Amino acid sequence: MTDFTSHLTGPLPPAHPQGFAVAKRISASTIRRLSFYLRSLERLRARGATTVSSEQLAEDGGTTGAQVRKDLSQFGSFGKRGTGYDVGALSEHLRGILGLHRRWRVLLVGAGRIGAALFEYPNFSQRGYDCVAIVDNDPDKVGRRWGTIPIQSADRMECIIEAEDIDLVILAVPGEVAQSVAERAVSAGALGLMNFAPTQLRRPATDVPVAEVNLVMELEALSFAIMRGGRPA
Amino acid sequence: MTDFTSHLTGPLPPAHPQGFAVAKRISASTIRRLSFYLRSLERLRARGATTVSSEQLAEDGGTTGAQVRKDLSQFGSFGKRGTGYDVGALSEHLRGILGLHRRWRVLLVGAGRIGAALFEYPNFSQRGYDCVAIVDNDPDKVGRRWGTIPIQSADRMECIIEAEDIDLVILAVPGEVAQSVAERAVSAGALGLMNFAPTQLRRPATDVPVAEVNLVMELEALSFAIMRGGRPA
DNA sequence: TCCTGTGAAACGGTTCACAGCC
DNA sequence: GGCTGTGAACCGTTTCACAGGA
Repeated sequence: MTDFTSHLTGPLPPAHPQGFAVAKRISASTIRRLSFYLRSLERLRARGATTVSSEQLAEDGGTTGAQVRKDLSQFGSFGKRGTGYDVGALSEHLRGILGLHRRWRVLLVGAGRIGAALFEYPNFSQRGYDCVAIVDNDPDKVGRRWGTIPIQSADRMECIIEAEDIDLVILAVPGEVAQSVAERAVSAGALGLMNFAPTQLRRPATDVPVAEVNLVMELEALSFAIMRGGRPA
Repeated sequence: MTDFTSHLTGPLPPAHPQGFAVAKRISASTIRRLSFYLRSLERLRARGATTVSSEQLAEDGGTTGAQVRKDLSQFGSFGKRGTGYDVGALSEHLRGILGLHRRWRVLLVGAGRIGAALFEYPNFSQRGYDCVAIVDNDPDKVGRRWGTIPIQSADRMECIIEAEDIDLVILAVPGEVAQSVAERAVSAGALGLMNFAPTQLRRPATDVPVAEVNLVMELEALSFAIMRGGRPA
């Protein structure tokens, strides 16, 4: 199984201001897998399972028991030898690690098709990500509402980020403006960005994590994979 | 710079049927970078540059000259010592490597919000990915048209894949049905899948590459990164 | 001199194997 | 006996450093 890599370009190592033991660097792949384990656990819980072994958790994630144990061991000892992990307790631990014990306030920049799709995406609010504001630079769109949320002028972005206490900014804008919107968002105090423009952002001076969702790159990797060694036909 | 990984789970190593020298395995990160270099080259070309050094190419991609040279050297020797790479020639090489010298026929499964956003996404057809058919299982949608493309019944998927000679299938469907749609698409002859459902697909028996675009996972990785070592506030 | 192409070293993530606890 | 937690071995990727051609 090949695993093509991506996307989330994050901040430099934690470098704690005080001389505390610097938290061990956690690899990107570990985080993705944690997110996956959490989903598996939730399915298990729904089915009434109360306990699960590392091997079972690995099962439909395409990984191994050893990997699951290594991943989890970076955050603590959550299992019982001879028994496995408690489904409910482990879920809660993972939710805490992934930051799902709080809700996140999201600003959507760009009220086009992609913006609309994301705004309606039910999994976001289920998981604690609330779109609390929308901006667009098209005067025809400004003033309309999506549900209860008004579309405001993109000029007001900085002020909205501060007033609404925005954590995350989703960039659903054309590639040409993505970089400048990103920089404005970061200076106004955004803690993280998710970029759908097909332009990889150059890191703004203030280093915040950026999740790059580059659909074209994804398709190119797909056609590459098909051409070499993919199904002969 | 952290680089969170993802997404494209591909076929097993090439294993050429004849006993040819098996093509060297190319890492997923290399492919992503190639895709990125291509975009940089196109910008350079638009600006009239005719030659570029590995260091310059690395510049706004957050990587190094050495990495660029290693990546490219896996496919051949495209540069001139003392000079650098010819912008036009290297672009063409990369386009060939990434499979952009042909067009790809795409079936969109799911005519909801996400489907609509992808259908309209201009970068797809610019890059050679043509959405030539749409299916949905909602009878209200079947029969409508998006541009010139009619939305057909999801029952007809297999038959469309064969008749329309579909290469890639984009799954913009709810998580619960993603797995079964994926399996049907693969048995009908799809060469690759792109999955937007927040469910990681278990590999169907017939192994085809799958690009997983898991937006929730992306957000979770983002909030994780913010919580550790992200901006203090 | 400048910049590529590439072996060799360094690094980091995954797998292995087993000691330790239930 | 079963399963976790973890040091050690392994392996792939990135970085280094330099030989060699324009």
